[in-house]
Amino acid sequence: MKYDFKAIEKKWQDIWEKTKVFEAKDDYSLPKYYALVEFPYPSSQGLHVGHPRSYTALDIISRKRRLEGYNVLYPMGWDAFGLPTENYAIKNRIHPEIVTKQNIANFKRQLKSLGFSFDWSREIDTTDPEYYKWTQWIFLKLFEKGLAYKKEMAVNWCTSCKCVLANEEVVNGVCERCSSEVVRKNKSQWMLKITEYAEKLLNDLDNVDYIERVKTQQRNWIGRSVGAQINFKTTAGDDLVVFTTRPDTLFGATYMVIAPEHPYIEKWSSLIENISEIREYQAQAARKSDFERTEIAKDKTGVCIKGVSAINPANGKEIPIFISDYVLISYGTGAIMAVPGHDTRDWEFAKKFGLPIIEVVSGGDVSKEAYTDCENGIMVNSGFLNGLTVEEAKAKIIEWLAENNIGQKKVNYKLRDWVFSRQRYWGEPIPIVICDKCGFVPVPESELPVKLPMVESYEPTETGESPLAKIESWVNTTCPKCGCPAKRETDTMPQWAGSSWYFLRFCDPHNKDEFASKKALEYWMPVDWYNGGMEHTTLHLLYSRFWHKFLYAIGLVTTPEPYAKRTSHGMILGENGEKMSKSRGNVVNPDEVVEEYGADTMRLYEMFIGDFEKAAPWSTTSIKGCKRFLDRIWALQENLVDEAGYRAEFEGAVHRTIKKVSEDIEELKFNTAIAAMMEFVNEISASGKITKDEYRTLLLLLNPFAPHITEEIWQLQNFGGMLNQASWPAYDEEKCKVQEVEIVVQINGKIKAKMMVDVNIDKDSVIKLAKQEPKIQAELDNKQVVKEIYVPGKLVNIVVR
RNA sequence: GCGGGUGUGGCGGAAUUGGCAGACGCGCCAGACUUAGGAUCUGGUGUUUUCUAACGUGCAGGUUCAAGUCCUGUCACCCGCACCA
Repeated sequence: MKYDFKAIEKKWQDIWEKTKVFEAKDDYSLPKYYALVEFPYPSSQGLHVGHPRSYTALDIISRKRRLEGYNVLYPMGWDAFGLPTENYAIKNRIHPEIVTKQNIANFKRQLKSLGFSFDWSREIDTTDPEYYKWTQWIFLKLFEKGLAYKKEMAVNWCTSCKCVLANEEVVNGVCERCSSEVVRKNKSQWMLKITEYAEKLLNDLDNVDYIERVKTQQRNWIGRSVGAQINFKTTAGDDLVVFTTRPDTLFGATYMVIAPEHPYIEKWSSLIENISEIREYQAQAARKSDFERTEIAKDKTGVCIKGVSAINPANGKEIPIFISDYVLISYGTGAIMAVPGHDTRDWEFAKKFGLPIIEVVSGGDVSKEAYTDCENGIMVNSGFLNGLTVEEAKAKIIEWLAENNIGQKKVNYKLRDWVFSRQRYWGEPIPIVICDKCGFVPVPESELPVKLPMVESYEPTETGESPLAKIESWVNTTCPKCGCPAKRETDTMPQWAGSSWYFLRFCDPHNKDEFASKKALEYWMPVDWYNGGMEHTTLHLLYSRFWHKFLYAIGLVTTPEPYAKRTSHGMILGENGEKMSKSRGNVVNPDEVVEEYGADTMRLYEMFIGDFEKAAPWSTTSIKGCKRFLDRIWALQENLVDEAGYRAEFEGAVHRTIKKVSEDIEELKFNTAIAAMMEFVNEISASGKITKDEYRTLLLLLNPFAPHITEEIWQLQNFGGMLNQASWPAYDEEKCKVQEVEIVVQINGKIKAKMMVDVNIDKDSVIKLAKQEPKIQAELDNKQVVKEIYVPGKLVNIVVR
């Protein structure tokens, strides 16, 4: 009989669906396992071969856990709000809701064709009002606790999407999505105070099992630095506050710099003698896009503010104040004390503007370059700090600042608040009413969801207003508080909103009264294993941790962290080693692969392709090896003998294979797990037959990787019930051990002979045996033995002179 | 510039605490079965070679009986951040 993968795969997919074997049970007495993959954005291009890499990996974990007796939740859904759908809708004149429905149907068909064991009864869709009702509800909780606020500020504006972007969405000064220019624009925006959770988001990384590079990237993004905040008196009367990580160098501060956007410029405008020159510089800086600003970062520019100066509190000296765009309004206080002797940027600026450079830590040569790596230096030219180490000076100056009420110790973060408004149609409406009398008024809970109005035209506007603003019947409403005429907020939420809590909804997806019941959350959370892309480390992963921590703080979820374990898969590249893309013409369509080789081969190949965490190029020839392997698995049926148990000569191999596959799966080493099964099959095949129990074990081990073919053979050979209801095979550590091993005999580290010995042989006997080898005898002739080494089960090394 | 990572056959990639480098697969070579082979099976396949060995994990040193693995230096590539005070 031929291996007809098409018929087999269809057959089992239907059976699994009908029998609902992969639906998570609501029996909370069972041991649970929550496996999660990032739910996809259903684009019009359909599934990418990269998607199944992640989904197959956790499908393997999920299927293995079920065989191990766990109640497994492995859900799937759609992160369906977002720009590409909207842009596609505009271009093709189809409503985004219809586009989304079509795309979801296509994705679902493709996912089903790969035989993933998702619990489809818990499918969710972020664009479903029953879902986004709760996204809006959580937003209102954030608003209620003061963590959502609206603020006029300079934001990243994508010139092509005509929309505001979060800092996390700007990559190298261009839009993450469309690679168009991003400029700064002043707009009133909804913001979420993620910075309030900076410390928790950072510290709690110590309590979760994430791969190290994810932790490192999040730590860097949060960017904690410890220093001091210092007040400088100015001749204008106001104190200029700065943040510095080097308060020890205060005596070396010879000038100050404020960001072009600093509010004091307006405040001091009547005092500033060269205000027109300053304004010209401000205008120039504002005109630059982020891209330009980083491109020309090398050359320092700036203007000295004439008419106002500051006083260095350490030595009472009057120092000038400059404005320059190398100081960012968004970090620290938007102002710095410049210490050109010990900071590279300040040094360059001082050189260009002829400002004094004072050495305050000895050891370098500040006339040539800034001396920054000076932890081991000694303080000089620093009054009461002279003679101290940098470390001591930091402590002492902070003490002194506090005593004199000039400043104090301060921790600063690079992380900034999350820009939460988007001026686009296809997103969750922000459930706020703007009333002239009452200000921002939350839409009452009973009126949620605030549904997106169905409209004809949803193109973005040139003015930067949301398309919703044009729909008067929707915008005009009454204030829930005072009943006066009022307007709805017309901005929508960013794509990341719906995905910030979806893992909670999976626990209880049909709940009409709550986003999820406490009981369900207590049972299922946290997610035991979450796999997803590295590209989401500072976006989705950080945002969702923030939302979850907020919900924890207000007592609505029961764990401080949403994900116990996080891993990340490498990309699947095109055959030429480049990233797959339409324009490069190297895209592999999963439908075609399934058509030609079947889902089982595709799954197996994606796991065999290489190190799971690293990128790997697709190969249209290599995949054939996986198909051949499955053909051989199928053909083994012809060698099946009516014999129970493992044959004595294969018992060790069976146990070792179970051990290897079981362990490798847990460590994401799918490629070597498959290699171990291939080796096993090679060995068994050579014997010309296979016993029932050998076959059963092999099918169980292979099932998570290739679920269809294994179920089919299981049924054809009457191994009893459905394979997915059986138990994961056990191994006996004792039986994994080999009795006889080949060991290597070396002379001075060079291999001279090999011999078979009993695994438990002692050192003296093995060395005696080794010396009997003719080759070794010859080598030892006329030589003096200096040292004899025996590594059990590996080698003997005889050192001679 | 800072942070993280990677360099192993023709290719994808394997190698517990240092212990036979190249598992497994692709490709290639030879043979078998065949009208046929882009099917299947069997064997071979790091390089050089005087057929005995020598060399071999980006490069140069070092530690060690023994180094892909540890140490020092160095080069290349990839990813993330980037004037973060």
